[in-house]
Amino acid sequence: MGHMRIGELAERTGTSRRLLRYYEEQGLIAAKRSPNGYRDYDERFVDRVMQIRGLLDAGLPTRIIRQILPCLDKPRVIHFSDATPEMLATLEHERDRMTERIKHLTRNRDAVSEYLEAVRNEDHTEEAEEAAAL
DNA sequence: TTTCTTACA
DNA sequence: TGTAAGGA
Repeated sequence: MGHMRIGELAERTGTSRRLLRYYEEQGLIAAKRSPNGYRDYDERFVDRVMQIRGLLDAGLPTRIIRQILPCLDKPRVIHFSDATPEMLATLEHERDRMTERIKHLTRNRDAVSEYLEAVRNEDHTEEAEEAAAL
């Protein structure tokens, strides 16, 4: 128990089988193989895939994700060895881009909230409806 | 039935 | 990314 094939991982992560195979092709995940050739994933992959989706959703290119994935792994044993100045610069840039997106998201969320607020406060009395109809 | 790879839309 | 083909 504790292992699953691509179909179950797909369901549990809300990702298509096609995409899971693509992530593997891009070096984002490395699944073991069963004797029959089927991919064999353990529980850890559920979280791993969700993490990848989050990074992708944040706009990070797979190339960058591949680099920092080992740092996101469970035992916080970061491989400082491969932390090149180039990579650090790239990550700082990505972090700043995320900060910008957060600002925009916050602004838009507030705009939606205001709209919702306006709708809630609408006057639904008969007099108001008649006035609006005119 | 499910998965696999390769390839095309 | 989805889908089809052709196998296992």
